[in-house]
Amino acid sequence: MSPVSSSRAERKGARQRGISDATVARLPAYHRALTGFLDRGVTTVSSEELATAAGVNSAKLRKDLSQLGSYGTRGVGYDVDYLIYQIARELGLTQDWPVVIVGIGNLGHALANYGGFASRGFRIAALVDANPGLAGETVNGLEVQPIGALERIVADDGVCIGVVATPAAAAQGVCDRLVAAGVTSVLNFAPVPLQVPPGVDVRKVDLASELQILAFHEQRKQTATPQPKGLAG
Amino acid sequence: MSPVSSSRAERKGARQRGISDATVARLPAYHRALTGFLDRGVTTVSSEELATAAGVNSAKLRKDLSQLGSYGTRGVGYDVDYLIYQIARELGLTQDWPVVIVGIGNLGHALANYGGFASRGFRIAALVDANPGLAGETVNGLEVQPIGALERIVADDGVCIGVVATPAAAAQGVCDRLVAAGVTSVLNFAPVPLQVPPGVDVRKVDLASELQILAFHEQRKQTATPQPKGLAG
DNA sequence: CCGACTTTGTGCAGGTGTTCACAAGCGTCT
DNA sequence: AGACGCTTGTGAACACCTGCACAAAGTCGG
Repeated sequence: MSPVSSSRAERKGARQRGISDATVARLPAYHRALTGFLDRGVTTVSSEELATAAGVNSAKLRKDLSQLGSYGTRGVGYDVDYLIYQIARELGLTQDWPVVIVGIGNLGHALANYGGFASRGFRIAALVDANPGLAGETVNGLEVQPIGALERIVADDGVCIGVVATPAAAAQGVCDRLVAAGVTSVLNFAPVPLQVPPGVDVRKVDLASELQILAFHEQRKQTATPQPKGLAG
Repeated sequence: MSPVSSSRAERKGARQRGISDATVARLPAYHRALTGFLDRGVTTVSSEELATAAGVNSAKLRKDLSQLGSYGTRGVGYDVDYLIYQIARELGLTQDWPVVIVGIGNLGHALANYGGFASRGFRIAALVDANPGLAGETVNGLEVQPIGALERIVADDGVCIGVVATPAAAAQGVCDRLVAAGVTSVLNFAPVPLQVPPGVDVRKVDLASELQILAFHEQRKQTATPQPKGLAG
């Protein structure tokens, strides 16, 4: 799939231990499902159980996991602890990833307060906003910093992942500054395609697009189902 | 691809005027890029210009648009106004889509205040939260309603799109109530795969997963690029 | 009216992702 | 030890998506 990656460091065929993009995109779901089993005290799962919990086909799950290595036991299944560790290692969750969020509007606030990041190795290093009126405000224990501090923050904390939650008009400029400062991965919530140099990854999350895609299917359902009553011609 | 759709009303081959999922997922980007051209007074665009603005390949753009019909003029390009209308009609943006948001936490707040919805035909019909302490609070001019009002809201306003922004533990229950009340499209922000009956569409947006995917590639870059200095063996 | 130029729409080849079906392998029970 | 049942890992077929390259079809200038 890779619906958003606009630029990649490695060429397709030259990936060191080829894990396909589609598989990588599903690993977080497997990891999350596995932690669910762990919390319930389950020590072993079959591909069928794990696939159901993750919402995928069991054959696809096995093929995905086989790309990481042969971590299962035939006739038994997968050891929950061990598989969690392997996926976490593959995803880099065993490292500490400092993240800077730029644009502390409604969405930036929500992201700053979102607990799902911290629990997976992502540490919010700083919040940055261009509006000087926001500078000094504290969100989730972090003080909002002026945009001028961006370069210093990235350098001092070794930030390599940036989150762009600015209005569309400001997104490309912020992205350029992030990249210039040394960020090599960008998560973009602004509804514009960001231009980045080779070697920098961009993933895009577009809330309005998601609703529009749902609306498309919804419309199809409505026009395709005029059967509730008469008027059948 | 179809990374999120878990259940679809129509079977693959039986779509009435087959527009592929991959194409549908890109139509919102085209629509947005076109409105940008419109705002700047551009009346005609070539596939190359539009593709660049939308961040895709021009051949892919032409192939996508050809699925809607032959709306271009060879030697000239596409009429901006006309193409905007055609895409909007195809996506159902010419209709009014009432949406209910369940779960008014950080993310729910941000969604309720997000301007990108209203400008594309999506009207937030109601905000709902299970926490009675929130009921009565006003967000973006809308009063938060108790979860008990869900069924009545869906029925009265003809809501067919629901947004789940609850904690993971509550998501499936909320989804079940939405579907039972008549909602047939769900946008899920909770980090669990929702189970829905046939005919109901689900799209999932998982913020933590996106960061994890970026971390994977980031880790690959770091381990694959030990070339800054010596130690070349 | 004709020829040159521009741009769309598409046939085709290559690649990626998905699914089925089954052999290989592991544990267990007798 | 050997047979049996269960589950993984994977070969192969299929479907889908992407991108190239070009014919078809329009505009514009003379």
